[in-house]
Amino acid sequence: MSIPFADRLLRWFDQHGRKDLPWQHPREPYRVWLSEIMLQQTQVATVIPYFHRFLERFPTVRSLAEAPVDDVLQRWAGLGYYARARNLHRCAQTVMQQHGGQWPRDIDAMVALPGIGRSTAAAILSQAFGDRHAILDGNVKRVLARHAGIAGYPGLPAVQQKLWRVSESHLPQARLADYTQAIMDLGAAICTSRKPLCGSCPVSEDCVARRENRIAELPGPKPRKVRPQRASWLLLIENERGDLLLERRPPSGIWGSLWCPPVVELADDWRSALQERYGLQVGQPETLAAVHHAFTHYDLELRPLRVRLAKGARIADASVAWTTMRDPDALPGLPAPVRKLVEAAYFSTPDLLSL
DNA sequence: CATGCGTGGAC
DNA sequence: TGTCCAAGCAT
Repeated sequence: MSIPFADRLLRWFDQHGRKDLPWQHPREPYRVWLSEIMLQQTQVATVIPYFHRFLERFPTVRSLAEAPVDDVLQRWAGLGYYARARNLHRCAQTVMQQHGGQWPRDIDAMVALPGIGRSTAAAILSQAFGDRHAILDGNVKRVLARHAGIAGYPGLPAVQQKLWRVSESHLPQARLADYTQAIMDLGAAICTSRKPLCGSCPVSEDCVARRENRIAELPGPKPRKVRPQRASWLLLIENERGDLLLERRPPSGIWGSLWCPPVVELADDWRSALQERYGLQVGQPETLAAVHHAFTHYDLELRPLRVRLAKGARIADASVAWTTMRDPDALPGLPAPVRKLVEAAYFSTPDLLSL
């Protein structure tokens, strides 16, 4: 009988695991929860600066629950998948109101909270409390699909079900926080998607993919689809004072709940759209350089038009605001490509070399 | 069960 | 340059 999977992994972790991540010191539930939400579909290096900025503004679950959602979105803007930020805010409020400010210790109660699924709940409980729950994130799926030789795309429910069983089967009886971190670290550092370092892997001895020379084909690839191409006008509308018109986007759909200049599909007449939506009439547009942005599921070309307000009906709509272009740090949460574009148009310093 | 939902980095 | 994909969840 060989040494159990978890024991080999923990021994490796003691030597090579990550033990200095910002959410590990101190390792308290609020910080663990925040990190786990930010880390959904997002790499550690990307998350770290957001984690610090967020904690600085919202040091406790209470402070987060009591904050306006726009403050939350402002600190989240750029991280993507904005439903996470809205759910984070709702989750904090639920913890305050329904759990008295204490995190539930029960996995089903945890999964019932907004934005927390099975894997995130398990990660929080194991990391914050040392409870014995299996996780199944992208790293673990890759490690286990290879080690156990499970074929098929892990996104498929049938494949995922097998992986959950394997993940649970490897759980140790103790050191659950370290074990959870260890298996994620193994996926991030050793069992990488390309060129895994099997020579340094603590569980390569009984790895099916390695034995059967199937490392490159496991886990199964995501089925590919062609990304649709879309194009829209981005209307940079300025009033007499040079303020920029922003509107709050609807809570569902792309960039949900973020602030953004009006976006009008290229196929539509943007002047008519402005008239119909806000009763606005504008002058001649200045065409700025188009921006191409690749989402996971479609490509978007944004064609900015900069126009002065010629005649404005009163905008009596809480989802519309004129924003001063004085301080980039004072801008509300804008989508990342829009923020870049706006900063280039309004805040870029003259290029000294071209003078 | 399939789809929608961001962004930046690696290669 | 394009392609893949990274600590998933909600519907």
